[in-house]
Order: sequence, then structure tokens, then C-alpha cells
Amino acid sequence: LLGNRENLYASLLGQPGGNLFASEDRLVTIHDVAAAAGVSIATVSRALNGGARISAQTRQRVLDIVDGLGYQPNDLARSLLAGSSGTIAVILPDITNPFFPELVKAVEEEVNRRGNLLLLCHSADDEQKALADLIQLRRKQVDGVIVLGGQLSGDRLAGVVQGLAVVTVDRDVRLPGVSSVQSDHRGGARAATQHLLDLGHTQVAFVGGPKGLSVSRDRQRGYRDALKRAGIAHDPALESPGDFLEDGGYLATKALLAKPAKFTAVVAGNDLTAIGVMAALLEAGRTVPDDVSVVGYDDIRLASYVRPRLTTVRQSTGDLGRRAAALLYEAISGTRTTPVHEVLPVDVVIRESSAAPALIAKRGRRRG
Amino acid sequence: LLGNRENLYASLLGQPGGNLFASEDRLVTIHDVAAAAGVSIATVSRALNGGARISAQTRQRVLDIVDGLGYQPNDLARSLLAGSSGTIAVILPDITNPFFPELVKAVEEEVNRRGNLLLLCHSADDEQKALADLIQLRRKQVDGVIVLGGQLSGDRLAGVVQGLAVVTVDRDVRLPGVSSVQSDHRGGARAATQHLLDLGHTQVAFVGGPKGLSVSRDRQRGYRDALKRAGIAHDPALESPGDFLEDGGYLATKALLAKPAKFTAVVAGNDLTAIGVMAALLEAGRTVPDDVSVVGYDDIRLASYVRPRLTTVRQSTGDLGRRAAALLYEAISGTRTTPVHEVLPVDVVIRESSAAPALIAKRGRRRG
DNA sequence: CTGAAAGCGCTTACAG
DNA sequence: CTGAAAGCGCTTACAG
Repeated sequence: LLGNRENLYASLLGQPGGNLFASEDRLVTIHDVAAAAGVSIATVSRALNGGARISAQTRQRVLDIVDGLGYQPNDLARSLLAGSSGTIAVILPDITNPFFPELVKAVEEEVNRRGNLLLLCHSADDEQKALADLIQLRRKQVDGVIVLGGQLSGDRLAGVVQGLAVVTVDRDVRLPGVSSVQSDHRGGARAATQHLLDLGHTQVAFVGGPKGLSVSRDRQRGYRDALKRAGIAHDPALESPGDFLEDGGYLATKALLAKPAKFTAVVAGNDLTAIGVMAALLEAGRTVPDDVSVVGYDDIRLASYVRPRLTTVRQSTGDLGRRAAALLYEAISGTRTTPVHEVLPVDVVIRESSAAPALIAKRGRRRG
Repeated sequence: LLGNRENLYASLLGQPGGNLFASEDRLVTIHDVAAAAGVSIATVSRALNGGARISAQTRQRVLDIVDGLGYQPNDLARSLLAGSSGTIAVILPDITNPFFPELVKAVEEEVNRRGNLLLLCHSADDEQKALADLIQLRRKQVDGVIVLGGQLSGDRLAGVVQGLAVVTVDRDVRLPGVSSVQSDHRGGARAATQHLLDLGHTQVAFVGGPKGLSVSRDRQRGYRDALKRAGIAHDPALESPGDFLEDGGYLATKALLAKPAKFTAVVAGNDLTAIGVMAALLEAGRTVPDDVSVVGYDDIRLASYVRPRLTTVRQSTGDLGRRAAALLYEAISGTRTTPVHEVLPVDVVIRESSAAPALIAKRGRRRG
């Protein structure tokens, strides 16, 4: 295939006749090739698509003309016949959150490996736009779509999704025929909180994600799980939603700091939130981790570049993308008819932003 | 248009008959609608596309059937006729560099505003793949493509680009009919370096971008411009290429630190590089900015969240994307026939990572 | 092995 | 206002 492609652009670069235009502004079509080669368009098609019986010499003659003319088949026509466009779409809420580009990159690699192209719709946070996009995608005959996170309700999604292969990532709606992939948000948040508890913290705040996302809910549940297991009642005054961006973490922490309730550690809904949390703490004169410990979630690349380096929960973002793509192609090809719901494992990466609370640390030193 | 869309998915959600399938696995087509309404397919087409003369009552009857059946026109067929797919592509080198998502977001908004869809090709760093992608895009009849940065040589691009509307961003190749947008890399780097010089630095190192990119070249030129203007000869021992990622900045700084040549400030090729530079300095026991000042380039969102907050050159990334999209649509519509090459202004954002060199600072204090 | 014909799902002159 | 027909650029049985 690639060899074929190379031929094609070799011709585009080299040949004097390779100007792509049959006339003024009509691109060269299969008819032009057929005429130039003195064969029917069926023969040109056969020469191009291999497989079918055609004499080696006819094929070569046609291919030479194809090169000379710089002919490129029109995929719109091919797709119309095939009923498939060779295109996959991903719908996501916020491409400026580094978590998504990493995921999209993995998806794009898989999509490319299969010779397909990737459409990007930046809409999952706006239900109206997401629905409109989905409809447009269907009209364009995309073969499948991966829905990343987002607010789109299951009902709405179900309504618009018929006839489309769909895989969701990081949302827990169960739709007929729709597989999903997500990492173990609840377990991850539980482990992150447990890590702080193990360090000796007993007053742990939580700055989560936006309300209404299953990811936010799951991570909050994990946080509470850990507290409960340690016999600590969760204090609503120490829990705050965020927006999965730096700002939300910053603002929520400001608010937390203004309350009478004390805390020596914060579990953040994701890394961007954690960065905002740290900024607010620093601004309030609290040192991380000496005064307050902070843990994030995602392990985006920058988590290890901020100071202090961020303790966080690592998701294998690439795996998430690759699994989503794999499941989507199974759905498209009909290999998989009953959906699966995969939960990928996560682990806590301990870096510099978490430490024993000040008092305990002193006691420890005294003992040692 | 949106109203129309709303109708459509209202029907998809509500109607009992709206199942999209005419039979087993054939989607409903215009013929099904025509048959159900007892009219010709031409009439259905007219009812859907407005404009043409059709009685209000026939239109309504057809539209009701359309809703009832959940019919969605096949855009592949429409596009084949129109010779245009309503699709735009962007080719970029590295979506995990936060600079690009911000740009892509702006482009996507413009593309959406025009009712088009955006294809994403993650290939500009691999010439072979970029060419293959470009060819595939042409076959899919995309209306235009925005090429972001990347290594793709002008010649190669020229060969494959005929018949496609193209706009380049952050590269200085001049191709017939191809407009370009970029920020003032040279001026920006010059201003950033000047800022350090003004602070009193005389030994300023440079950790740039990958070799072979015009962006890298321009920023290095700006750096040298400023030195020259100050009567300082640039020292090749203090200049190093990077890769526009954290790692490159980190590694290059390690190498710089191992050399005998001294420096009290570093101009980094971009913000990611600057973050790597700071990590290496910290690891070597140098404080930023007390021992060494660092300035970045791009002003990605995280530049103001790392500690110390990064002094950097702000590009209006959104403007870059919006201008690129606008120029592309001018090319597509034929409004613009002679290409333009726009250079957008930049400015230095002074934050915490730059300060007077230690010695000067002390002198200053003594004096004061 | 090769060609003529039908057809993919639409839109748009052309008649009426 | 409405329908029959042609055509967008291809692929694929169907004949020969």
C-alpha cells in the first residue's frame, strides 16, 4: 500500500504531465485515464484495485498512464459504493487538557495503522453541539465514533447513535451494543487517599471534577471509601467540586482555606486541578508538602515537571486510547456483537508533593 | 440550520418509527422517503433543501415523513455531486505539545462555525507519513488543509498540494497560492533576550528547537540579534538545539552545565524546553532565577503555573489558528488568489523566572 | 481478459 | 409545482 502511495507522489513530483487537472478546474477522473489508455473505465478500476483478472501488460499500461496523469481516485465515490467512509471520529470535551491529546494520539495511531482518517469534534461538554456533531458525522458516513468523557446523557446518545459503531471512554453509561473503556477511577482515588492516610494524615480535603460526570463521582467515591475504611467520617465542608482545570482547583482551595475546617492534605480530581490547588496553597503561604500534601490524578507529563513534583495516580492513557480503538474496530467489523466494559488498572506514583503531616514528621524525627 | 438539526434528533429520540433502518441493515434513503410520501425523490430533495419551488403543503408532508423515518441524507452522495466534502484537515507534528491543542481548538471553532468538520493528521514530523496523509486527504476530497510547523519540505509539499487549498502556520516556505501565518519568532526571541540583557546579564545561553525548522532558525536569529546589538559576540558553546520538548531542554542544559563556559541566563526555544531547562538547573543545585534566569516561548497555560512562574514570549495562539482558518476559507472560496504571509505580533510576559544576575542584584542592594 | 451496464444516494437542469 | 432523466466518479456482477 505504501509502495503504491510512493509511486503516486513520485509521479506527482516528477512527471511533466502530472498536473492533476484534466482541464481548467476539473480534476482528472477515471474516464480520462481510460480514454488515454484506450480501455474501459472498468479496466482502469481493475488495474488500480488488483485482485480481479487483468493482463499484466494492460495493468502496466494503465498504471503508467495513471502516473503520467497524476490520477487520484475520488474516495467519495468509492465510499458511496462501499457504504463506509474509512473515517473514525473522536468527540472530546477539552483538547487543552493534556490528558486528551495523549489519548487522541494513541487513537490516531491505531486509526492510521488501519489506513483510516480521524475526525476531531470538540464538543462533549456541550450537549447540543455534541448531538449536532453526531448527526453530521452519521451523515458523513463515518464508520465509528469514540466518545471521550463529557456530559452527553446516555439517553440522548442512544437516540442518535443507531447505525453508528460507538465506544465510550471514561463514562459509565451502558447502551446496547456500545462497549466502554475506562480506568479504575474509584480504585485510583481510593489508593491515592489511602497513601495520604498511610502517611499519617487524618484531615484530608477533596477538590474533585465537575458535577454530573461519572468520572467525578467515581473519584469522589474512592476518596470516601478510603476515609471510611480508616474510620474517618467524610466532612462535606472539606469536599468541593472543581472543573478539571487549574482555575477550579485554585478557586476551590481558596474557598476551603477560608473555612474553619482544617486539613493537612488535598486529593485533587486531576493533575490540572492539583496544580491549581498548589498555586492557591503557595499563595496562602502554605508549603507543599511541608504544610499540606497534594495528590493529583492522570499523571500527565507535566506532573513530574512542576515543583514539587506531583504525587499522582497514573492512568495508562495510551492503553485507554488503543483499547478504545480496538473495540471500535471490532464493533465496525461485526467481530464483536456483545459489548464489553473494560476497566484498566491504575497505580499511585509517589513523588514530592506528599509527605507526612508536620506534627507526625517531628515525632518521627524525635524517635529516630 | 440548527433548528433543522433539532427537528432531526427530536424525531430520532421520540418517534416510534424512527429507527433509521429501512430493512435489516440498509439505512433509509431518499427513495424510502419518496415512496412513503408518494412523491418523487426530486421532490423530497427539494423539501429538504429549501430554495426551490415546492408547495408548502407538499414540503410539510415530506418533512413529516422524514422525521417519522428518521431519515438522514447521505453526505457522501451530496459531496460527490458538489465536488466538495465540507471537511478541513490539519496536519501537525505533536499534539502533546500544549501549543498545538490550543491552536487546533481555535481552528476547530472556525471550521465548525462554517458547518464543516475537522480532520486531524498527526504527521508533520514524518515526511513520508505527511505525504501519504496529504494524498489520502486529497482523495477524500477535503476542501483544504492547514499545515502546522513540521519538517515537510517545500518542494514535497508543492508536489502534492495541487488542487488543494493550503495554509501553512509557523513555517516559512513560500509556495504558489499558499498563504501563511506565523508569529514574529525572530522579534519575540530578540525581545526575550533583550529583556535578559536589560536585567544585566551578559552570559546568555540558548537552548533552541529542532534543527531544520524555520521556527528554530528564526528564534535563534532573534537571540543573536539582541546579543549583537548589545555588542556581545554569540558563543557557539552556549548554543544548543533542543526538541521543543521537556527532555531536550533538560538534556541540553545538562550538557551546557558540563562545559567550562559560564552563563547566568538561558533563552529557551519554547516553554516545554524551558521547563526542562529549569528541571536540569534545579537538579544541579542552581536556583531560578537567583542563580540562573530562564525565559521560555509560547506562553502555554502552564507557564504561569510552574514555579517559579515562567517569563516567556506570548504568542496569540488563538489568533494564529483563527487567521489560518480565515485565510484557508478565502482560498477555498476563491476570494483570495494572491497569497499573503502574515506575521503576528508577540510580547514578552515577565514573571518570576527572570531576574538580575546575582552580582548585579547585590550591587543594587548595596547602593540602595 | 475485457467491456457495457447497473447502481451507490443524491441534486439539478429540463420538460411539462 | 412536480417528475423523469442525467450525471457526480466510482465498483462489480454479468456477458462475452
